[in-house]
Amino acid sequence: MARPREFDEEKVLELAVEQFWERGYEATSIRDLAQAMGLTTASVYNAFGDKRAVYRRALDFYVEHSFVDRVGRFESRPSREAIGAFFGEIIARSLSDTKRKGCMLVNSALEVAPHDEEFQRVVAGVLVQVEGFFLRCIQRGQADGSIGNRQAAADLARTLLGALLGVRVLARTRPEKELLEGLVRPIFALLEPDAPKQLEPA
Amino acid sequence: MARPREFDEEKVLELAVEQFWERGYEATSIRDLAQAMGLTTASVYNAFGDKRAVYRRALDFYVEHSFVDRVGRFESRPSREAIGAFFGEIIARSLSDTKRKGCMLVNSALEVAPHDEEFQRVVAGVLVQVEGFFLRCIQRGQADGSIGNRQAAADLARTLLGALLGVRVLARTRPEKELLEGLVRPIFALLEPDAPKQLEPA
DNA sequence: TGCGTTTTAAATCAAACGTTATAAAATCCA
DNA sequence: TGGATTTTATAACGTTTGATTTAAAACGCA
Repeated sequence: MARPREFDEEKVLELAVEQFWERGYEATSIRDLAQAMGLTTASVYNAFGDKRAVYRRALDFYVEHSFVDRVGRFESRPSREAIGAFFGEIIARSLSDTKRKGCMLVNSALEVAPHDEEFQRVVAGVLVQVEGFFLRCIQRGQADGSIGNRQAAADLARTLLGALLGVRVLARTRPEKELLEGLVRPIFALLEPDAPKQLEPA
Repeated sequence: MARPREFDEEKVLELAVEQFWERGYEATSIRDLAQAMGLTTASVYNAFGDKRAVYRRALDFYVEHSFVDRVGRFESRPSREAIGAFFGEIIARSLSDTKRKGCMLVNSALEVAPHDEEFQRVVAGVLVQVEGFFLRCIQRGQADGSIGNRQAAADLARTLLGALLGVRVLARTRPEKELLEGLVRPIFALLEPDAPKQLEPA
């Protein structure tokens, strides 16, 4: 045995997330990172490897604590409500995001994934999971009649995924409540149950 | 008078666009940039100022030659058709984007706009213009009956803007035809003319 | 207590960064 | 033809980059 760590790996990883999330990968130097984590550069390299490895771990941490957590909280709720609450939370977060950090997964999708095969797989994998969450909600809703089936469930799930990404990008430069809520309003209309057949009005 | 330029400013700017578009702002060094433009670093500084100024000009060039041009080509066509053609072209571009460069405006919205007031204004301004294009299309369509008015025109325009950004982000890590086309399919359904009142079927 | 091991702090590495002198080359106008 | 002026190419500026070395400090276990 030997000298023990002075820091908690999970805690400093959370600080690393904060730094990468706000500034991105390239604009964050090892010194920025070490300072944000409250460590020396030597400790960072000793504990995590290199800069890319810290980002990799930070992204996993972010996904686990934002997306996985959120899906877990909403999955059991009624389908329409789950989707509505999901978007409501995203919009609320976007509007209160004074540092304009956006979503670290979206940021990663644009900055690191296109030039790094592993990050591409990771990001794509998470997006597939998000799509899967929406798909399950819609399938449940279509089965119990709370969501209309004018559109294929697979397509609706893709539309929701697209709208989610659209909100997160748009909020980064135009974090306006009416804009973001207006964006999703027609999409919720798309989910409404089929209109009951009705007679021609007088 | 004095020695004339050996290069065409527009031409080297187009090469700068290519470089920044593919690698982003931070990951592109002045040397990368100068090499891509076929110039020495001294010439770059002499002609444009600093790195940020080159990016600024490159972004203007990109907006002018991709978005402004596209809107101009579609604005006069029938509204539904214009919107359809717009998305068709975006999806086709996304699927043939082997270098995964995505959209330089979206890239700028995430990398440079959040930490630079001027870029934020520029990007937001272009997004407002895109929204305006969609809004005009929808208003025309709702006026002539080719687009339904179950949803407010302003909301539909926002939804289209969101879908556009969603497609561009999603395509960056998952450039799959069925995914992108499926994403927009329900949104086009949202634009369909109001169903004529009909009798209850037998 | 002292050996083995690991973490820490500080200094350091070569390379790359954005930017700028410097001076030769190339043009216009007198 | 001859300054005046601007672009070029080369080279360098000081700083910062990602990463490592060094040696002291801090523990577990014998």
